[in-house]
Amino acid sequence: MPTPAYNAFSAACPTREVLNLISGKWVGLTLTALAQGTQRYGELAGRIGGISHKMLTQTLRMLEQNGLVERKVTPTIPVTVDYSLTPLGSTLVPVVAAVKAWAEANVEQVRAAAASYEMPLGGGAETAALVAERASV
Amino acid sequence: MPTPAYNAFSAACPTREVLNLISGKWVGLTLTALAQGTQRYGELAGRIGGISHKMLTQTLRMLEQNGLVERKVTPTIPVTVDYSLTPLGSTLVPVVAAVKAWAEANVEQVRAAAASYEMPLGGGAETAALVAERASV
DNA sequence: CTGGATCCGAAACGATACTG
DNA sequence: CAGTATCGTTTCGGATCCAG
Repeated sequence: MPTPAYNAFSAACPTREVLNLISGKWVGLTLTALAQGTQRYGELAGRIGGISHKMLTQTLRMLEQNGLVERKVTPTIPVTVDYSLTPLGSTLVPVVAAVKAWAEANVEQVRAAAASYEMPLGGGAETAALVAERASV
Repeated sequence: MPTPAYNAFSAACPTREVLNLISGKWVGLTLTALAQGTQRYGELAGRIGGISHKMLTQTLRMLEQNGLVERKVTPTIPVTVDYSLTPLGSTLVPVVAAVKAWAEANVEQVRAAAASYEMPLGGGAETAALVAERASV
């Protein structure tokens, strides 16, 4: 079959899993960081500000399992681990880099829009950014 | 200052908020659906398979607050609500569409990689897709 | 150095029921 | 038709401690 005709709008489509996979909070930054070339665990941790130990490991493992990242262990003492992009992972980099670039380029417009958002009722003392899901309080 | 020099790798950078915003589970599909043109609430709900009532509303509200989507209410009986992309939102569409397209194009490769993932130890009876976060059991 | 294991709070998500 | 409200479940994400 030449055209698989996957359609992400279908709830049952396996594309959904892939979509959820790459929309993880740290996936984009991790892949973008790896686009700079093979790096050690510690280098990645330093480059991606604010990522916790756990999430970096978890994200890398997940990407490895799905064929986007390669993990190479060198049994030195202490052990050395290098991470690099697979060919498949490399094809995703431009995409996530575009997302990152869009975010950086449009931060101010988004913030301006959020700040000037007209509250439905009541005082406008709160910033729109906080309104999204504060109903639980 | 001409170049704001936002850098998403910095933990304190406001780009992070925008990044988290557009990496929501339903944001990409919602924006892609809206790229087809102005649509009613019900149309969107039908087009985006598997989305719950709550999440569609929540996603649309969030996008509206951040200036990506416009919401127009016509006080007919019953009420009519039309959603459309703002100019800012339109600039994001190609980006999220690329993500969706990548996912659809590479589902099989990702699944193949996940299926052939070598388990660190123990039997290989389980599929890799389940290994990611089963530690809590 | 690299990361596994565990605990725990905070969100995101989803199903259902109710409303104008 | 287009939501809102509520509840329960799942997942996320960080801190800490431990280990090869």
